[in-house]
Amino acid sequence: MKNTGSPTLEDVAEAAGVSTATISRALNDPDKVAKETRERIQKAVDRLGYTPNFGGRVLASNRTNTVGAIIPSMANAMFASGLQAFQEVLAESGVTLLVASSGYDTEHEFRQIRSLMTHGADGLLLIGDERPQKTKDFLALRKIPYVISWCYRNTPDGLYVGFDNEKAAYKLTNRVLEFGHRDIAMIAGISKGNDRARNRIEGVSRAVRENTDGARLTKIVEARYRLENGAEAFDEIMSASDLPTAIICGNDVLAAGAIVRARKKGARVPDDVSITGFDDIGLASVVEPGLTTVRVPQIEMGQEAARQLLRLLSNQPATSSIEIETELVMRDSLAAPKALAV
Amino acid sequence: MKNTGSPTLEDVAEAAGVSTATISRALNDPDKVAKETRERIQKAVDRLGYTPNFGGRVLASNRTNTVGAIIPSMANAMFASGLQAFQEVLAESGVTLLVASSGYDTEHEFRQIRSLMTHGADGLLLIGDERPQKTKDFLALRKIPYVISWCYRNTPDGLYVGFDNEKAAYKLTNRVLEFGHRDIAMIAGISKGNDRARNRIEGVSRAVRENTDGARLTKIVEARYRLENGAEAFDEIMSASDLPTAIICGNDVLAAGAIVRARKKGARVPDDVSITGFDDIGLASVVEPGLTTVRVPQIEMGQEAARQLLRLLSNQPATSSIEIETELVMRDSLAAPKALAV
DNA sequence: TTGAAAGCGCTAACAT
DNA sequence: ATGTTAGCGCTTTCAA
Repeated sequence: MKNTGSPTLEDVAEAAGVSTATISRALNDPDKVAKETRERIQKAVDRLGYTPNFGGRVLASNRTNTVGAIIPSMANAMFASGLQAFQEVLAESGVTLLVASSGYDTEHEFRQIRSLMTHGADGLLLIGDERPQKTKDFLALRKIPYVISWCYRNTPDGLYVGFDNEKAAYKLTNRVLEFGHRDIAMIAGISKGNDRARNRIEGVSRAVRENTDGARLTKIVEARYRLENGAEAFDEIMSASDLPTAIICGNDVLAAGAIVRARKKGARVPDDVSITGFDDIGLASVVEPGLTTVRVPQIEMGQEAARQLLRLLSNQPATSSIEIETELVMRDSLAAPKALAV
Repeated sequence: MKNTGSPTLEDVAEAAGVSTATISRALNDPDKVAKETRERIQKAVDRLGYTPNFGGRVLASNRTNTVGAIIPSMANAMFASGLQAFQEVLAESGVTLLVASSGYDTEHEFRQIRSLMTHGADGLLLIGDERPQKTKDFLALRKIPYVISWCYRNTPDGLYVGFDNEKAAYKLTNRVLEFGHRDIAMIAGISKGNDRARNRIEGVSRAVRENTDGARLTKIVEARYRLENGAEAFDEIMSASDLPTAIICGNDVLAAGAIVRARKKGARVPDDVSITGFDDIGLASVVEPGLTTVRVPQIEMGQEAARQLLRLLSNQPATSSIEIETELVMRDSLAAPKALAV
């Protein structure tokens, strides 16, 4: 793992017959260098394939133009497009994005935060706000500028650019109740260390609890983020004696897994059982019946998070948290309950 | 964008009452430091929230333990799980992954390669092998270790860990022909600057060309990577006077878009028209009817790519390209053609 | 417009 | 087991 042989400023300086300072200026502040000198330097740079050494540059200038993002998993459509948007906005300002993944593990997230700092991140994008005190202390101690996304809190500490998972789940559940469902089950994401999953459970629970017409939660099953897990959870719910008429799922992947399994088992959706999702990823519009779900404006969220982080980094006028609104997308997987003809 | 105020080795040294060298050792080679000294150092590190400065470290050790990956887009399920697997294998060896995206633009890819080198990447993961000579020259000039994935070539130059897109598409198309289809259309990805998309087109074309029983390609439409684009391409194909009995799609997203549109238009799949995909992402098993497609073992590919790159970086025994085998997944979207009852 | 030289934080060779 | 010290490649005064 050696970087030996990389040409250095000195190599270029020798090749171009000027001093290293001039090369540095030509690269960072071209106006300060005579045009013909600049051209001579450019030739040398191209010929040698020179790229500045990040280490030297950071050391000397104390500036990295790099931010880090730590997402729970790269293999998750839910973060992909938001992150892409985040990156694009950063790129416009010449800022490079470093991405790491935590595997939904707050301990690992802490290590990744340290690693990104080590790699010179000027600021961070974090997903969700549940993390050990240790991590929060570290962020505070080092005064690291960061934005928290994919969730929203109305608190003075911390800059949030995201949506309120509890509220969105609450709204969705009330809609399910309006359709006449009273026996409701939930397939949730794993809530441990994951405030988004937990808040969605809380939103569903609250809506059911506040209902005055006998609504109840027959069962809550937590499942990992894969189609199969949704399918298995569906089986678990439908093999109990206490059957729901609607299953609210913590995300679209679980919902799609449940729908496919329902189809395979001969259960009609929504006639026998309604199923709803969350996120509105591509899957939701493709599955049959179309998935009624909560649309999360990922691109807008990613862009806004980037803008806020850039603000923080340049010490611009006070920024404050931004709540991104979600929206119910009505498709065909939710309908009024029918008497089961079993 | 200042990193000011970050504690340095010297700060820790002072706090712990030892020299900087001892701190450095305690952090990088703990066995060489007395246990109680180590503990004292650890306390100081925690208290100050010290993280090593990457710049200083790189400069002094000429080692970064970082590799870069440039993928066409983060918002693409096709790369996500392979990249996640790639990252996990690297992490086992203490190597950090930096991810950048090229937006399917070879010019932008070149810039990202330079940027990653600047950020201290010891090696690179590149997707596909179509890029300007300029880029190849740069890689060669700087002797950058890299692995090319998501495609495969049997050539001595370049280390490939991937699958043969042409061959896979050829196999799939022959299967379609075996079902009795003779009038075939294709919805392909954008082939410009994208060898994977182009090779898939070539595989389909070759199979059709080699058929001696009147098979022909009624139309090839190139579409961008979104469900809607697949849907639009489907419309374009089905509004022509020359109708196919099967549509081969360059990827699952396009195929799913086409299937959903077909359903909306009242065309039955596969009775009226067969549709096939490529990649076998989650969508493929969820869409109705289930998508007959080509399974790409992404996780295996990502892991193997990481191992090969680590090999390259540690100058281990000669590595050679690895062909990952793809597999036809038969679901229900492909069947024998029926007479159209229009 | 250009050059000379100090020093950024760290590691590693050498000393103790 | 620990300390001393010379750079690593770059930017940035300060001087010419």
